[in-house]
Amino acid sequence: MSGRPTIRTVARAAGVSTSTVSQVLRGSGRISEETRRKVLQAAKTVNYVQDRRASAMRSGQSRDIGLLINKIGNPFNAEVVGGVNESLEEHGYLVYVLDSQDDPARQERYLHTMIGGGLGGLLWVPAIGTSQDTVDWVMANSPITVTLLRQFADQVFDHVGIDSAYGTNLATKHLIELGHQRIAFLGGELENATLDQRIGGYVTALIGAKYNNPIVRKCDETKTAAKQAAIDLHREHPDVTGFICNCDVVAAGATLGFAELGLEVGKDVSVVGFDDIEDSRLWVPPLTSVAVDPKGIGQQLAETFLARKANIDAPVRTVSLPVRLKTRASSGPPAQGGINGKSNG
Amino acid sequence: MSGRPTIRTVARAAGVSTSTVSQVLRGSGRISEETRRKVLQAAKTVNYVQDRRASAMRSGQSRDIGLLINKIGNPFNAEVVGGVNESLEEHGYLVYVLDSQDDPARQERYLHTMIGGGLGGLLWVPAIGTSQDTVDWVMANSPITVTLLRQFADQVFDHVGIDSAYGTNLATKHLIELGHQRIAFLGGELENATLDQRIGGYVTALIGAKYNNPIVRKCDETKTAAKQAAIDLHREHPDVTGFICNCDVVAAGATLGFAELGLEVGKDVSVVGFDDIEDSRLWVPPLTSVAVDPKGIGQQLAETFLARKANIDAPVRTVSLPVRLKTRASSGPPAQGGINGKSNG
DNA sequence: AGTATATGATGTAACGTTACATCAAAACAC
DNA sequence: GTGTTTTGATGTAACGTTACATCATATACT
Repeated sequence: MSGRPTIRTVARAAGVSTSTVSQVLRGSGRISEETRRKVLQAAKTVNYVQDRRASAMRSGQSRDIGLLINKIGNPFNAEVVGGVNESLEEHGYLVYVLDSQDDPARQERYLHTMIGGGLGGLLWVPAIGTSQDTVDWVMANSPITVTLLRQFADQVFDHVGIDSAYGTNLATKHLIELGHQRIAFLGGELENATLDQRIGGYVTALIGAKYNNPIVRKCDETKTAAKQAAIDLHREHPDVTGFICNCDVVAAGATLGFAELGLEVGKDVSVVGFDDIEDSRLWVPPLTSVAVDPKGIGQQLAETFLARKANIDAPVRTVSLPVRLKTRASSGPPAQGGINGKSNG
Repeated sequence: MSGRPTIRTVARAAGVSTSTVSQVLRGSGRISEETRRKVLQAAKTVNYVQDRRASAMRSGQSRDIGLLINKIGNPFNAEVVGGVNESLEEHGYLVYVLDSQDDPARQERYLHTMIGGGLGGLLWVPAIGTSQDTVDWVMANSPITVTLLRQFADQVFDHVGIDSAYGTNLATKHLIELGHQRIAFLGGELENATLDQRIGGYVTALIGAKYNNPIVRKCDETKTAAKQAAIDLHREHPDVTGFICNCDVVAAGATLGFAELGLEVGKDVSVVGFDDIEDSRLWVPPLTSVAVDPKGIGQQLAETFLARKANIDAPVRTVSLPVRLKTRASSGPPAQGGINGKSNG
């Protein structure tokens, strides 16, 4: 009487067995139209809600998925989460989000607890500095796992990402075509296959144009850190006029730094971001950025997950989503006579 | 042999019964130091991870908490999520996040599925337009529920929020003291007790200064929507020079609108935000804002949740966190001779 | 020594669900 | 009218865990 209504409550109310109720609710087995109605009616009147835990435990099939992301505060990530959720909800899954805040220790704690929760799957943006131990543990213990955005070099998991190398390649070529002579790469934390790809695309473009002086400056992916990094970078290499940034947050931060130095972004220096988050269109100046479709990531992720579920022995697959460059006011031809042509007051 | 190791696997490996293993792992009952070591050792070697589902089902005590938030993309919300997580993790809880995206239908689906997941608690930022039916259903079906940030007028749940009325009151008085003659309130979607409080604080300040012309303009809490709303508001009421915004996102959007109109924020018009998110310090111009401590919200939330859990029959309680005004460049004295004193050509 | 109590471990049942086997009755075959 | 199949429903056991009762020993008290 007290407590949540169970399948038994429904059974009693409908005057049938619990097996019958279960079958009706799951839509399986052979049930007459009449009993079906009776049961559904009874379920409604007693206000029945299925206990997913019990269901998952008995059937060995969980419809809960964990999405372990590196930093939910990054607007691009927030958009991706929305896309993932939408796509997987259509297939009856519920996606629970956890934020590792790029802290490997926290990530490990979460992984342990999540897996202990009996998840049906893990969607994972690995934290910066994820240890091999963690990876091994996940391989051994997690059910279906798909990484997204950040890929491990040895590709042990299915992966959905974006064509990072091509993205930075496009961005760099864009600045080269505008006439920039010295172009730096800014942002990205520690090692990470995706970051390698982005730097790779940048360097390849430089080489293609017979430039041989790549400059890579890593920094935390916050506006504050990027602002300082941009200032430092300019002090050390005042001849650099083009900046390829690892994400829009870094790009935005960099423009703040240049503003502080009295440099006009889009004229004195050009900045290109990555992700094309909504804020970039509204930034002052609007940011040129490598665009990806977050919803597309969600869809591909859902598809990859379901494919793996359907065939657990299929070879590991990597899906890359296309990117394209959105040109806006933050990039333009370098000032005549180079950056030193400008009077700095 | 195959599949995840269970308590039975551990029991066999340690040469004891499953009951003993359970007691060791839970730290309850009377167990000799020797068996305790044996069991822990065995658990480690077979790589045991507790099945929280089974544990929760049998014990009736879930250590999973659902945090249903209205818009994870809002940076302030993201900060709150971080704070909540940290505080509750210390008490052994895992907080799963779901984003209703302020869509009542989506929220309802999530609530049903979450509750079906057998959560130990629900932390809830209700979506705009949450129906009374939904509230009733949650009251009937959810375990411990604490609302945060947005409170229902009839206060049926424990609540952790901020002193909204005082916040807007401070903000409005600030603009009055600077000499603004006409001040409007911008932002907020539909009805909501918290919004009422904010508008209340604004109106009270006006009345206290013998102003009798409140102007309230609601809009979606995105920069794009706020930008347009600010432009429209200025067209309709060009004499308004002070703007109290419902959140920093709206405030930032408004400054974009004013920039488009050729108005200088901090001189021609003054804008005050709410939340004091990190971006506001970096915005151009930096935004005056009502500051709250997101971590504090997390702590209070944890405390409120645990208190309710300890005593399910305690009277409903509402916790309000203090606010303070951070003055920055987006607010200043109005231009001499009013806004029309500026040449717009 | 004989009873009482503390200690340390085990056995059993149950949480709510579903897989699978079973069973009665109706429908069909010849 | 007997045998076979189909239909529709039920009964039983199990998922992995923990609550609680039980049961041997060991230790303490008179």
